[in-house]
Amino acid sequence: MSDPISDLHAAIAAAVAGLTGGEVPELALERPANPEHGDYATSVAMRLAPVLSRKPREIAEELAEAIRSLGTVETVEIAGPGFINIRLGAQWYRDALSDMLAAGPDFGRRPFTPGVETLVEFVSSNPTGDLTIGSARNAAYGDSVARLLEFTGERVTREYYINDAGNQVGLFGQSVQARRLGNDIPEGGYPGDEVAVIAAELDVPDDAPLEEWVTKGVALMVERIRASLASMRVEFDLWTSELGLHESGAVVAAIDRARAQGRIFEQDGATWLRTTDFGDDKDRVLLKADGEHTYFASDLAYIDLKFQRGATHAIYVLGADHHGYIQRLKAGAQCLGYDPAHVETLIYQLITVSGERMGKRRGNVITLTELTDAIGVDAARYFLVQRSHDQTLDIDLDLAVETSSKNPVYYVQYAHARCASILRKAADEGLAVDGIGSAHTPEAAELALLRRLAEWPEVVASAAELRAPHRIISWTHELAADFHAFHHDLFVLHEDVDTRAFRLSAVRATREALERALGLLGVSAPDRM
RNA sequence: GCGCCCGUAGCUCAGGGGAUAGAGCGAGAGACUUCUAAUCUCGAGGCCGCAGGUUCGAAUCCUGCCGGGCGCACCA
Repeated sequence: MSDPISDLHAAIAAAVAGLTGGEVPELALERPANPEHGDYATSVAMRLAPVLSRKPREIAEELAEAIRSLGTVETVEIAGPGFINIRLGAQWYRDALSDMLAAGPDFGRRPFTPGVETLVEFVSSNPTGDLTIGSARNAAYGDSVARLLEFTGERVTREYYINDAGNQVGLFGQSVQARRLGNDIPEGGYPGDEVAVIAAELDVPDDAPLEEWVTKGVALMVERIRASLASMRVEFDLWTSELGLHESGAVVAAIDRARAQGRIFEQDGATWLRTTDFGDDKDRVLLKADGEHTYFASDLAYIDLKFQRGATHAIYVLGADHHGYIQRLKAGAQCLGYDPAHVETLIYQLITVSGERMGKRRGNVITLTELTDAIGVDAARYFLVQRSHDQTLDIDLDLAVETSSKNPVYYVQYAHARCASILRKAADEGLAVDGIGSAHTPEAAELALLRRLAEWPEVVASAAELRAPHRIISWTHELAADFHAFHHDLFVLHEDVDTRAFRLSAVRATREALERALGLLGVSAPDRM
């Protein structure tokens, strides 16, 4: 697939190779902040100076000569200590526009890499209550990362791990039963309203054994969770049960596998995994002295299962309160004989709502469903990934429901609706034309818009690589701003056919770009607002 | 004490070695006879936590310190 920036990049790289005899350092081809420094600039001459033992400006002069001969560039200038500033010509913009429209929804997409099977496990909240806003961040972030990886060439499976074994689900079952029978909720149990709802809906006789309350109660809770995630456009391919890992013998098998690797020892009546062999702070218990397994034992079996099923890369999306698990999970994988580089943990920081921290003990829990009911799915998904996952996130509920340019999600969606509106009007009034208007000389606002659009392949690639969907948000907002300015300055349905063709093409490319970008965030791109 | 994340404009945050550090919100001044003013334009606002180091060049990389958050179970 043709990509205008890559083509420019390749041409400069070839020129550099000619100078060094083959070696090409990082070009650092970028958009300068100052427009006087051209459309694109590279600092490669300064990087080359120590390698070639020559003056940077001298190297820059020679490279500039080679770049000038490309034809699609208008001017090439040397500035400062040895920057090469490139200004692109009208033909380059026309070529770029043609390339984008030809690629359509696939502009910037990379074909699947054979042999790569990425497993993204996320949310995986205990099925003992509705998902909280923290899980909402997990869901929005994890799903956007999954979409990014798919777009950039990885085959991705989304998986939810159901913690349906152990004390907590037992307490949950007891809580459901207590709600139905009108008894007190047990110590440490679950008092939430959703428990009462489940108690009422559950097809279980009052005198059923506890076992049944647990099993059926959890099943119904999982269904509630699945539905709430689906409502915000997060769908999982696999739902894996922790209980199932025990019943299928996977836990025992994983321990045997670790034993065969020589990583198991017995001490104080318990069975341990020697994770300190691989950098963990302390060794971890798998089977307690009382014969019960630990949670980590199922984790180990689950890692084993993921790789046995054929995953080549296992990604975990965890809240900051679980960051202590990183080393343990990697060491666990290593104890089973797997490469720890194939285990990746993505940690997102905590979330506040309109400046307030949420917490069960604080008594101000906001659920995922309450959030989407309050601000809508589009705003929720947009705001939940607006900031870097490394950053604590505050969602301003008042701003999120504002229907004005103050609200970034409306601002971006409105840009899309405007594009659609213009294209609709062109079609309705018979003003649509073929081609991209080759005789039209683009003006400043058009050039700015096209430069932005051409950045996309680079933006999406780095967002995927850094697991940083917030970079898609930033770029999308900038694109919307460039489009609104373009729309304000220039009339699209111009009487001159070439001008109209060019501008309509730019609008079409913008509309597609917004739809593509918002799609990776799980945000809709409305045609009318 | 140890580990992870953060510290950039009044507020919320972008900036993964480059030129004069950006955006949104807030506060200020303007712009609609044409495709949605749900928009645009302009100015104000900064010891990039502090101190060293690496580099031709550091908000960015390294070290130390200060401040804030989150973790350090034979719990789940």
